[in-house]
This record gives sequence, C-alpha cells and structure tokens, in this order.
Amino acid sequence: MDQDKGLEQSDSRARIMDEAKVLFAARGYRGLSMREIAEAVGISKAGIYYHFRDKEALFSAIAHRYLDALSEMIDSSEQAHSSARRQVEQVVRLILQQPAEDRTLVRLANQEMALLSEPARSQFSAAYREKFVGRVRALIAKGMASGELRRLDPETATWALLGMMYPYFTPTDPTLGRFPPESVIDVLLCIFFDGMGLDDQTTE
Amino acid sequence: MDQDKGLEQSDSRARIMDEAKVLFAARGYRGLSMREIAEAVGISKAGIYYHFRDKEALFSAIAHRYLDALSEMIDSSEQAHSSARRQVEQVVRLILQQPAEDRTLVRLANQEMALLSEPARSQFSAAYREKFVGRVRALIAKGMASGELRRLDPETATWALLGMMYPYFTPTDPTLGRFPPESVIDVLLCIFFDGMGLDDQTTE
DNA sequence: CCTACCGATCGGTAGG
DNA sequence: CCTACCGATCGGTAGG
Repeated sequence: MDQDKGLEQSDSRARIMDEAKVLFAARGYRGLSMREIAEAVGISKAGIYYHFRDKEALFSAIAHRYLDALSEMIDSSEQAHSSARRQVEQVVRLILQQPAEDRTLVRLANQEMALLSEPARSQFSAAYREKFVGRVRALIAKGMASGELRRLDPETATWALLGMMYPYFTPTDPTLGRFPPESVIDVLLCIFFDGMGLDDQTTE
Repeated sequence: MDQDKGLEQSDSRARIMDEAKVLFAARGYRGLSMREIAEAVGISKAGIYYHFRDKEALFSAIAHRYLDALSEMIDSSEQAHSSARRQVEQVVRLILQQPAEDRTLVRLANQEMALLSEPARSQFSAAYREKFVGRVRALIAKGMASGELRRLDPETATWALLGMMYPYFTPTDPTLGRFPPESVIDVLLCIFFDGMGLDDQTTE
C-alpha cells in the first residue's frame, strides 16, 4: 500500500514533468499556463500544486533534472575515452543526438530562468556551472594542458563550443529543428578542432 | 505645422519601439505587458494601440527594424573589405560590438517569434534569411569558392559561426552579458578560422 | 474630416 | 489530489 502510494506519487510527478517539459520547450515559461499542463497530464490544476509548490518550482525541477542528465553524459564520456579531445567530441555527440525536446532544454532553462525569482536563478546558475559548463571547461583546459588543444582562453573556448550547438537547441527553424544528422555533427567538430581557414589571409 | 505633426508621430512610434525593445529583451514576449510598455514610454496603453495594431505588430516591427540594421552591417562590411574572410570577420565584429540590448535581439526575435501567429512567423523567418542569414551564408560560400575557406557545407558553417556568437546574445549569464572585449572577439574568430586542434588525434 | 491620445472598462485568464 | 473560487492582471477597445 505504502509502496503503491509512493510509486503513484512518483509516477504522477514524473508524468507532470515529462508533459510540462515538452510544452515549456515549445511555448516558453510565460507562454504556458498551469491549466494547460493539467489538461495535458489529465489531472486538475490543483493536482499539480500538490506535487509542486508553484509554477517556478515545477520549471526548476525540470531544469535541474536535465542538468543531472547532462552531467551523466559527461561521466560516460570521461569513462569511455582517454584523450581530452575525444572526450569533448563524445560530449558533443551525446548532446546533439538527444531528441529535439530534450536538446532544447539547454536553451530553455538558461533563457526562461531570467523570468524566475532570484533564489531560483542563482541556484540554477550555480548548478549549471558545476554540473555542466564547468565540467566541459575542465575537459577543454585538460586538453590545453596536455598539448592536444591550442592554449586559448578556456572559458571563451567552452562557450564557443556550446554556442556552435545552440542553433540545434531551438525548434524555431524548420530546417534545423529536427535531429542534426551525423554529418552535421562531424562538420561542427571539424570546425571547432580544425577551423575554416585555409590560406593565411592576415593582410587585407 | 505639417512637418511637426509628422515628426511627432514618427517620434512617438520610434520611442515606443525603443522602450519596448529593451523591455522585451529582458523579459520576453509574454513576460512583458502592454501596460508596462506604456508606463515606460509615458503614454497610455491606448496610445500604443494607435501606433500598432496589437502586441504582435509591435514586436514584429521591432524585429524587422533590427533585421534592417543587421543588413546594413553586412552592406558596410562588403564595401570596406575585399576578401570574403575579412568581410565575415567584420560582420562578426560589428554584431558583437553592439550594445547588449541590441545584440540580444537576434536571439529574442528568433525564439519569441514561436509565440506569434503563423503569418508573423513565416514573414519574419523569410526576412531573417533574406536580410541576414542568407547573406552571411553567401559570404562564406564565396570564401569557399575562392579558396579562402574550407569547402564544408556552407549552411552548417554559417550556423556554426552564428552559434559561436549566441552566448553573447543573452544577458542571463553575469560573466557574459556585458560587452565582449576585443580579445574575446579575436578568440572566436581564431577558433572559427583556425580551430582548436594541434596534434592529429584521429585514433582513440 | 484629421491627428494623437485619455479614462474607463470589456471579456477572459493568470497563478494560487 | 478535486471543486470551487479569489485578487490581479492580461491584451484589447469603447466613446469622447
């Protein structure tokens, strides 16, 4: 009985988060009402407030759960590959190979977080660095230290890499919203590691 | 007299767009009410509806005006430099040297456009390609044709370049929200043109 | 007839 | 978890 209750509660909570995740990704924080989430889940609006203190708590739970998923991708990349460059490459592949509704959470969490309260914002910001950006930065810095990568500012290089993935985090553009094919991922990695330049064009 | 009337109307319209631009950039489309815009401008809410059919028309006008500004940046880059590589470089510099409230419009327009009606969406999407993305793509394609740039997929390369600038289009991150220093712009261009790689790490 | 608005309020819906 | 609601505020519009 107690087990059943526990399972049911967790199940409801997870179902709310799963439904809301997709809807938030498509419509943004303010563009989605609690009523619509309730209808999608098939419960009453008050039912959501039983599992989550308010709209902000629901959104934050989805964002933090996704940070844990990203952190696990970095774990697996670190275990499967030895060189920093391969580890970075694997992280990029794992992120871009996610279904579109998951990929968009990177962008969503960061941008819509500006609409939340200060405690929620700073808490997410800290977790975002600790569980994801800081770890990617550490991989890149390690590659620079070992001589695999050029010694540029690691922070800027990290954001350049993450930025190159951003166009695939938005479902807005019809030609980009779907799964990026393997060839696109290869091109992005190729540009990041080897660049677009051919000749030395330092003079105008 | 007629001149004064005309100037006043244009002035009001421009002032509404300027105030709303900053507020939309900080709070998103749904996060900002017409009442707040009116208060910021110092007129009544009905005054805004005299100049713009509705909220959507106001947002679209801001987005399209910014596309024209981006298009002019490309014009000036094409006139000032001969090589495709330098032209691309100049476009990147002009975009990132804009004040933060202008830079964020790239991201804002694209993402919040999903909340608008289908006609507004498709109209912006077409103008976005015609006036900006398509022209950047053309510069990159020209560089590939002339042998200045590696022959990768031009569309993917364009989005990689624009993506690298995206982290500087969001005021969310405190360490990135402000003006990117010249050195950051240099690092981005360095990575795009020359890449991060040093050794050949094709084996695992 | 025109412009550039204002005070007040409409029908609905938000988060709680 | 539901039904039944609230204070407030939403985008938009009336007559003057």
